[in-house]
Amino acid sequence: MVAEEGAKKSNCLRCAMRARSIFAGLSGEELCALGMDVIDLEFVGGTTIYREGDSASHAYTLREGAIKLVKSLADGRAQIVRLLHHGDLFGFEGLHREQHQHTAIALSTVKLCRLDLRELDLLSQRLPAVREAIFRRWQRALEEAENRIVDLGTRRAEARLATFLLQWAQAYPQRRSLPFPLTRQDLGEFLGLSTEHVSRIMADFKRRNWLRESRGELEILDPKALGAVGAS
Amino acid sequence: MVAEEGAKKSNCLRCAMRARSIFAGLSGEELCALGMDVIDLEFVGGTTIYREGDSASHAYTLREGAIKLVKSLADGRAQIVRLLHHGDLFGFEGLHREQHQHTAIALSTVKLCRLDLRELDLLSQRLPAVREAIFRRWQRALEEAENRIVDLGTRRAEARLATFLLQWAQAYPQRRSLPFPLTRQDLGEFLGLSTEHVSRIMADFKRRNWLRESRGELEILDPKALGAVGAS
DNA sequence: CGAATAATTGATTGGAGTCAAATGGAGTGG
DNA sequence: CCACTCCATTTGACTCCAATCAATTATTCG
Repeated sequence: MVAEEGAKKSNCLRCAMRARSIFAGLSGEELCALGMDVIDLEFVGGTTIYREGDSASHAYTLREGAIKLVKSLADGRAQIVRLLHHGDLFGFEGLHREQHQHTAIALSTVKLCRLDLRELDLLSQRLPAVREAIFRRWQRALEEAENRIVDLGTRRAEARLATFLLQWAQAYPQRRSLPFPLTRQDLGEFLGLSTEHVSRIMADFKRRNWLRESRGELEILDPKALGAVGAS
Repeated sequence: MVAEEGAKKSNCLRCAMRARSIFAGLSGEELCALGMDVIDLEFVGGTTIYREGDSASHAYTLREGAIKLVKSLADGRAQIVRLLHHGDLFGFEGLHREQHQHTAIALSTVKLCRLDLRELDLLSQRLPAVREAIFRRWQRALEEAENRIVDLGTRRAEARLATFLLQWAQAYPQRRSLPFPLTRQDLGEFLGLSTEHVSRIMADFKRRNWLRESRGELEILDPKALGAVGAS
């Protein structure tokens, strides 16, 4: 699978994502004055955007598609540390660390814009609002990580999977049928389960008519029931 | 158990912790000019310092002793989200959130200094170095949380416990016998295990002469062996 | 259509939870 | 100092959840 990479200079002024980005709140002038070269990129699903241990030179905003951040283990297994949707940032650990802490892999075709970390660092020193925006997202990430810890430490497989599916759905509001590019293995690596066990539970959910699935699309038919299982 | 609370105005200038605190790098003058009232506190083990959901008015630096940050579940169980040692900060989520996200409980007698969050917020806007220091610790916390996710998602009970003990020891370098105020239940709530299972494994480690334990003190006799088990 | 990959299903094992009881220790009060 | 209580720890027996091993059935893609 080849990385179909498209790259062009980005026009942040017209970016649909701007209001939700770390540059939200900046005036058009300020934005122009940034002098940052932000580059738009596009990758097909399966592309590795960077690897754990790579020296970190860029950070990214995910504009479209989904990405997994993975930590690989010595024995070949892997754990998905975070899943990203449109609007999420990643690669920002490079602000304080030399190397990326995860491997970032596109789950579907993704569009993202790439920021130079060194420029971003200087910029954020000049503009407290930008630093603040990054800080907030950091805090959000920490809270979500802590929720995952609670989840992994206390809940059973069924419940974890059920609440995960509902959370995934929240990332795509106002849609009956959701993009769902995750394999059973991905689900297992995210939830700390074997692929077989995930498969069993998913099959079970489908048999109960709580879900429908076809070619990378998922439909949640009975959120109530899933919620009830997730509450266990 | 009564909370023996001692409170006195703190002298940050002479604080032994200063070099490692968020005020590291500030000159003495700057520190004096802060105008923050920092208050020294002391609590006995078992004291709840704040509760999840409490409106967040203060942040803390732990100067001595150990603290657990806990999230409680609807069914009465609990998960320890983080364990803190001397030098660690906590309660800083209040910078961006109205309410504390965890319950903070002293595991042993603790000494801490308390900062007013509103003052700290203003201060950190004036002094980028302070904000930066907080930011860095945030990142560190996120990394540790992500490591816990990997741990909980991929490792078995024995391995989790073994590596945990070694990590605990790292918090008290140059000491043969470590303060160890954790109960079996605490360990279980941190590692996502039942107290019985923790007890079994600890007993097993002791039978193999890898550990010795008495009245809140722990001695690690065979770090190599523990490390080997932890690597599984 | 055929090959390769992903998903499902089955059978079995094994790890960890649960329930229950016994042991041990620390602190209290006589 | 001892008896007693309270609570944490240990241990045992059993159950159950989830991993593993193995085989079969979809799917996707060339």
